[in-house]
Amino acid sequence: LRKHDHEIVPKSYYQNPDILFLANDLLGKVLCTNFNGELCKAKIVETEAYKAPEDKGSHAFQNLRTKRTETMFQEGGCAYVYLCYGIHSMVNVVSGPKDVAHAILIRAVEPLCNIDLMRKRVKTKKKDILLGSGPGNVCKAMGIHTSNNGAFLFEKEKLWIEKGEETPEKSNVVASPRVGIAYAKEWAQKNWRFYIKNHPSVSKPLIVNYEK
DNA sequence: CACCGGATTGGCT
DNA sequence: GCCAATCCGGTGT
Repeated sequence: LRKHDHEIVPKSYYQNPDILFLANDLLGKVLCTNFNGELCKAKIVETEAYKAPEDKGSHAFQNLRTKRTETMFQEGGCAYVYLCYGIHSMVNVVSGPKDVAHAILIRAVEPLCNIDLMRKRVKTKKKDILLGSGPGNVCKAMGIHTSNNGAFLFEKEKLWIEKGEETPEKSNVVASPRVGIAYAKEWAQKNWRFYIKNHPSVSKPLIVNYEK
């Protein structure tokens, strides 16, 4: 353990307009929750950048500003949590200045702390290392709900991010196309998904064949 | 107000 | 590999 382990990531960190840098840099940082006094921590090992307005894969494509996407237009540092397929919550890190709808999806985490609770939440017999594999499982394991939409990640309340160990695997990051956004056409080809190479908690998405 | 489909997952065939 | 689960946002009438 190193001295920065429990240090919270400050608000200023999220103001960086370079979302691709941030999506990389978030790898190795620690997602933390505290619901009902139950603390959970997990290392971020996989992210995806969603870069509105030009990115067709983003909910805020062409600056589409609605009740749902409003959170993404906030100043960097809050959480954008939305419901997918009517079943799964997904958590994003909103970044950049106000009115720039940049968001980074957390696609996988490695459980660090209170793993028993995570297992109970996910209701599975899977290995510990897989409890936070996939964006739906990230929220399930950590107890994150759409009601946490807009939470400030720079305040240690219910949902925040800590710096974690300082020797991130920067030279060990793989960039690949994002998952599940075939409708985004050429934007789906961009290598805006980042993960720690060979990390066992990284999601293994279905490869879907598509024409559209 | 009806319809379409989704930044997914896990169970069953 | 196939598919159901389950809700609601966005769009168009």
